[in-house]
Amino acid sequence: MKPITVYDIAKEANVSVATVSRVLNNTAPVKKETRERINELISKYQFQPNALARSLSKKETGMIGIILPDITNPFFPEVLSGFDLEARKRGYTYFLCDTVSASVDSAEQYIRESQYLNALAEKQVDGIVMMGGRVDLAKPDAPLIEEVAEIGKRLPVLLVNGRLPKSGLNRVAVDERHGAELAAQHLIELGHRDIAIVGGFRHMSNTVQRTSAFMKKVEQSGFEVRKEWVLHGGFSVSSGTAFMNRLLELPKRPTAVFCLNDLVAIGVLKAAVKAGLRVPEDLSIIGYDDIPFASNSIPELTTVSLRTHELGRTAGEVLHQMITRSKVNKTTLLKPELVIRESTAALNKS
Amino acid sequence: MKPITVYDIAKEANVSVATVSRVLNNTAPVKKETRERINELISKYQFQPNALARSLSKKETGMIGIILPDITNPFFPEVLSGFDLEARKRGYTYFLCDTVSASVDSAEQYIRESQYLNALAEKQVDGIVMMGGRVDLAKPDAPLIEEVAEIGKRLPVLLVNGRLPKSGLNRVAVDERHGAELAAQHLIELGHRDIAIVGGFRHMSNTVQRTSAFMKKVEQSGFEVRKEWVLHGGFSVSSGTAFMNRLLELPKRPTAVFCLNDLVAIGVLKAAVKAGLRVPEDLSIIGYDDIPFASNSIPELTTVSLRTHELGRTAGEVLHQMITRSKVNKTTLLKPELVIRESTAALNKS
DNA sequence: ATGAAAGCGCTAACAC
DNA sequence: GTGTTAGCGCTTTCAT
Repeated sequence: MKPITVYDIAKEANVSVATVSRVLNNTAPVKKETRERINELISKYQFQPNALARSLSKKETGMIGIILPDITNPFFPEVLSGFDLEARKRGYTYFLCDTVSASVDSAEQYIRESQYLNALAEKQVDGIVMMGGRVDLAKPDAPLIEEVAEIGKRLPVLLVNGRLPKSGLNRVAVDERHGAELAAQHLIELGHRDIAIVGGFRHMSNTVQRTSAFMKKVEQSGFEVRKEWVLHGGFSVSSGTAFMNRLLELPKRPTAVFCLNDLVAIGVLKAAVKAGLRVPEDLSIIGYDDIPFASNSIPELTTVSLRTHELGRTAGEVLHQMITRSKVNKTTLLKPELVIRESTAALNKS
Repeated sequence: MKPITVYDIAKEANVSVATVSRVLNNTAPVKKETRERINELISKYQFQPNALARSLSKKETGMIGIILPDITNPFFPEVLSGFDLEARKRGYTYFLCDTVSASVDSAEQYIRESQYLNALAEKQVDGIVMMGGRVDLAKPDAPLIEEVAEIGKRLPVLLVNGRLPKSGLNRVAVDERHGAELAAQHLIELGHRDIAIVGGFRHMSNTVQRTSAFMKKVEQSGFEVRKEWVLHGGFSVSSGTAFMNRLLELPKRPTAVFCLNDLVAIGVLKAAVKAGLRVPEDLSIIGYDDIPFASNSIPELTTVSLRTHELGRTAGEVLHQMITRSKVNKTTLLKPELVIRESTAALNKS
């Protein structure tokens, strides 16, 4: 059986399609009587208007594309849920485009980003949100930027928690440097002087920024971070345990470690416990992100909250403004927050 | 500037739109020379065909809808990543529809499911995957079933890890009873006789099935589960700690606890540790799901793996078969696996 | 190998 | 308040 259309409804109601369209969209007054007649038919036949046809003529789809590197990383579902809130409120529906960074090298990942960018444009989405991938790079190659900038000319593109230098694209992000400073200050106030910095990737801007801001803060306090205690090269739990084990082999070990994300912090925690250290008595650990599980470890993780949900919410808001051509700030910066839990404590002098 | 269309390309190439369409879709032979001419124009103008228009006439969109209750629950990203794999391979793109069970009562959640069901149908998706929500109910109300069944007549609808009795809908799921049996057997083999069952909701089919299969297995082994040690009412970490605390108040305490999911297991673990119990020496804990963090707790969690990624993969496969009208089994059942880690140990007789 | 033209299902002038 | 009709941008017979 053929799906039923406005024409079918129109015919049976003895009106024109225009009128049916009018009641469907409530776009012009219709005599109450005929409107009711039409509505009855609509529910009688369970008529569902074809959104493709509608979008084709209205030139708006109510669809948004979200490109992210790995939905399996707990950070993203969290921002997604914030985004979802705003999107639903506005009647948007969104494509989830996962470039699966976890199982793919970065070149391949950028290719996937490009594919999705195109697919989304062809699907006529009203806007695109990008996070992770090239957007996280400290120094992305020009073509990588150019491509996105080009798409950004045709439709709203919003960068979340990253950026693309010279792209002119709007972004909403959490103040990286500020977060690192909060962490540094906390540790210093607790009396720590021997602090390691582990996790992240040197080629990513978040790593660069957090690391430099952290070190700067420490130096401003009159101390310094030893070079051999700065270990980059991973954002995973397993890399965290590797970092800690490396630290443990050094002649002198730090009394606190600043982890570039919570996953690494958990790895560090596991390795430390396995090595017989007590946390926080023997070693303070501080994470970054405040993913849900940060409060589920034992001890619970002290960490810098990116307020991910809020980040997503804001992104949803801003993107909608862009879509509706309201005035938007080029960059919206959120302030992170220090969440003190159980994995940090005053320096144990003994 | 207007977006460019096949007509623009056709005109400049001195051919008809039909020909342009032919090279675009490689749907009929085109003289090499003219094809090249067209392709040049396409890349010269960065022409992106309008997928809406295409879908409208082809009556297929390459879009899929996924309805799930809470992307923030680590279980779902995991199955999503498996699904994504298959979907991308086949060129599908999908809408993520989160009904946000976490912040909403269940009536509201079912309403959202209905809304998404309609929105997706209007968007002409090629198929729909549903998980959680009404699909998890032990005894869903008839209208809840009817609605989905109705949509299922118009387009492929696949239920993942749940079911809708009498709906006639296809499903792929993990064998609940088998998983519970594995857990029971493991604990019994370790010598445990005093076992608690905590977590889940009595109105959900997974809870009912796992609980009854577990108890049956224990009874078959000649023992039994005390009524007061069966605690339902939550799937969260915090409910887990509440359950454990409740257990701790009882005159006699179990030597092992079977948790209806990993989140609850983690809560139980936290409460146990806080109460001074050693895990697994004093108390064995076994979870369910094998979410990523199951291996990140200290001690690492013994659990029943739903092989979530595989579940998602299979769902992707099956849905595609449904879409392409290949033969499909009404229900595809996957076998769960016991993953023995550190949170269970032989009964400590002392 | 290519073109003409009729849809796909809906919206939006414009006319009455 | 309602109808007519021309799109929206592409695919697909049917001719040629």
